[in-house]
Amino acid sequence: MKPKTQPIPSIRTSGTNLKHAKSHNHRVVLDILRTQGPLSRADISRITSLSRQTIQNIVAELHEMSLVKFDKNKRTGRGRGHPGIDVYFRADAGYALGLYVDQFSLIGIMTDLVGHSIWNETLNVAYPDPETTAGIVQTMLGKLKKDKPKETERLIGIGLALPGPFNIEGVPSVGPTNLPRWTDPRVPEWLSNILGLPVVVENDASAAAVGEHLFGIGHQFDSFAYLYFGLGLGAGLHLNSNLYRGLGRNAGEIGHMVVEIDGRECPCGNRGCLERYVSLQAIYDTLGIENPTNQSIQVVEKLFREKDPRIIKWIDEAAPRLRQAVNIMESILDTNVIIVGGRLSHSILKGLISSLEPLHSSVTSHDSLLGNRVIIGSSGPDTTARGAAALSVFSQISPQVNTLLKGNGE
Amino acid sequence: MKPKTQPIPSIRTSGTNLKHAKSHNHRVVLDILRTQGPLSRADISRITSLSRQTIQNIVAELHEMSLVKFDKNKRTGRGRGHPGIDVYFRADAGYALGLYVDQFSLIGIMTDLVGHSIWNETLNVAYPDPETTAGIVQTMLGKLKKDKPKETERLIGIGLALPGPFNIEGVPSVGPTNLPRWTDPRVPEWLSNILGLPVVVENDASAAAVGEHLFGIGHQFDSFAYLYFGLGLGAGLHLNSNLYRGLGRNAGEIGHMVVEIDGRECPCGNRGCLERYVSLQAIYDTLGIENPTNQSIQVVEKLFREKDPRIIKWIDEAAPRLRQAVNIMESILDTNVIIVGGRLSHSILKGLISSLEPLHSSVTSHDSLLGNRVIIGSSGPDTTARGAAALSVFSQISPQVNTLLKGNGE
DNA sequence: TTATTTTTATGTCAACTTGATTTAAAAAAA
DNA sequence: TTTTTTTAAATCAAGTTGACATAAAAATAA
Repeated sequence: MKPKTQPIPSIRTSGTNLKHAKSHNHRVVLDILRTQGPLSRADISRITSLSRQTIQNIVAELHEMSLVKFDKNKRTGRGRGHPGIDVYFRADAGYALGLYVDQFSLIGIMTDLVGHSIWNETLNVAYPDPETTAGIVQTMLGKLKKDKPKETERLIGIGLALPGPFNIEGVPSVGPTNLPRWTDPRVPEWLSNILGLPVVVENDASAAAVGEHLFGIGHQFDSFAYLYFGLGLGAGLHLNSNLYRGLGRNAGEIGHMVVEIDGRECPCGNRGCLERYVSLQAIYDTLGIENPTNQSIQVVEKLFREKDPRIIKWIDEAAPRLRQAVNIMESILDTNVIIVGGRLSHSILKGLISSLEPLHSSVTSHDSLLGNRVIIGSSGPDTTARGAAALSVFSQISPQVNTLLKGNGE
Repeated sequence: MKPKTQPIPSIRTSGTNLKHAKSHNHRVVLDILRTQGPLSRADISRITSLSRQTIQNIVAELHEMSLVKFDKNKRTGRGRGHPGIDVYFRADAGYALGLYVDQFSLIGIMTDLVGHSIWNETLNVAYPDPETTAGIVQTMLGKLKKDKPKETERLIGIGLALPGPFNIEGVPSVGPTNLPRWTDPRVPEWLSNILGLPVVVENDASAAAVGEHLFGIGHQFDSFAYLYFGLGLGAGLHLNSNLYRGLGRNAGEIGHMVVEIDGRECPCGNRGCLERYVSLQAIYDTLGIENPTNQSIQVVEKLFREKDPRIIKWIDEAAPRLRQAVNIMESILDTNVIIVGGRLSHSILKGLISSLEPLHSSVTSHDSLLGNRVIIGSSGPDTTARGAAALSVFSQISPQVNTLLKGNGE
């Protein structure tokens, strides 16, 4: 539980040894208990392919650390033989703070290790930069110390979700959907030092995808793309059960993908960017809302309920573009499914999705066994903040290749 | 060196132990020597973060197995202190057969473990199915046994590259760029059993990307997309130094990605597929060549040299689409660079690339440090076959997460 | 310039540590 | 009686540690 971000050693050049194997195995057991628990030690042994005795030892150590607890006789009838003693993951062994900062608001959620929210707060902010955010979080932490002393004591880290794209230094911002001054890749480390806790920074779509993977319908898919409606549009990519970030943490930034040559003008300098057609900002543009706030979304919702022709017009314009985007993502990524979610309400998303049919045929068309190629996720900004918290938990509990390798500062 | 393909255990559920750690460390040392060798044992120790003594033991074992050799005094002047004894990777410790099968021809190349070609053959075939191919390869192996007895003895595996997409059963083929009956995911295992050697099957773009990564300019990039001009168009995705395959081995099949709504009709049923604008098939369509053969490409080359207006017209039509595709891939994948290659000649590729400028701005625009966002790879179909051979070597020598985990049949 | 000493680095040996496995036995239920 | 889980002790395998001999370059003195 180090407060610094570590360089990632490549699996191709790093060896491993017993210690790393051990901490990997610990994480594996913990992860299995968290996601599939409670289980008997024999069960865990079967799942991990590790010997019963090894699991015995590992679980004993985890119990020593108060990360698991035992409970006899809770589960029934598993055949003959000595009944197993169930091992439970202790969700209250630690807590994480998830933050979702966007153009208008800052949402903070404190969760336990399985993602249950035990506290939350929403503040109004306007396009905050790292310094401002650090200040707000410090205040928040101070308040938490009073409100939730025991839990704050056990805080293991902070996850921070921001709207992408993260631009590279010296590049002009790309319009109203972008946040300033978060470009420097050292920001997470800088925040870590100020706040005294490990900080993970991720774009909102990725955080939402993680949330969806852990707490939502994404759970059942190994690979999916999460199309996220913030003010702009982004995608979180979960490939082979892992978040794919890209080199500059900008993977999945499909908002500025050109879907129509010589299409609508975009502040980014291109023409025909997807975001100009499919995004909250595009709705505001269609409605003529010039300076949107956190409340504008309710206006949109109301107009949709009233079947306002301008909203219908927007859906008619957006659907072909979204259909195209779905086809493009399927073609490139070959995932199980595409999940759609974000700040748009469920009903609007539903309207949008249903007007997508028939989808373009794709290489993945017939792979997603159970039917739908595009599904709606558990929407709402809370999922994003919870996902951010989960990212923090993830980075410290979940098994990662990283853990297995040497050369990352022990 | 098992002749079967293994299920991949998830890192989240599989533990590890000493044996797996050992074979991982062996692979790591071998891989480092192959790509960066020769090196002293102390050098290897530093790179892997393993102790000198451990490297000592591992290298001794590798030497025992004739996988490495020593040579004193070859390299000079490395500062003071006891000079190291160089350890060399023995490229002739094993050989691999790489095959590239496409619509018109079958190319076979035998390489050593670092990818040097020691034999090759090109045959004419027409849209071969798995059975036909198996027969051809068996004949080829028989011939090799006579021509290269020692090397054939040490054959460690076969890599087979095919044009994608791999369709799912029951789906109609998608036109002249597609090969029949390769859809079943059990084909590699079936081939393994018939040929008595481990077989890896991959789409041509992926194989070419691997070749490019190992032997070409792709070497210097952690992440890149390789845009491959076969008869159709595909992309091989090297993300974080690993080939990304997608669920149905169809990742990167951008040929049927819709770039223009209501664009040109495509046999796949969609309209406006990229492949209808940017591909060899698109050139043939423009030129009115109805039944192209292996030689048709030379006709195209000749026309290009003569600045035939029909080719110029094709480039003018293709460039905006390719520009768009580059932007899309950059947006989604956030890689270092996009490499272009395949059956198109260097000069045509050069013409095409130069007419791409100015590219659309992208999230990656300013990350690829050394300038060009789109570069030309070492083109030519041989690279694809070599890449296929390398894939086979890779699967048995290179460090993979897989190796570290239990639960894959020891 | 030459001879000598110091510094630095490699390779090797042997003892040690660590963590998973094997073996065995007790306990509990069908 | 059979099956299965839990626990304990002994064993094994692989990486680590620290000491040491050795060799070359760099620094110093003659």
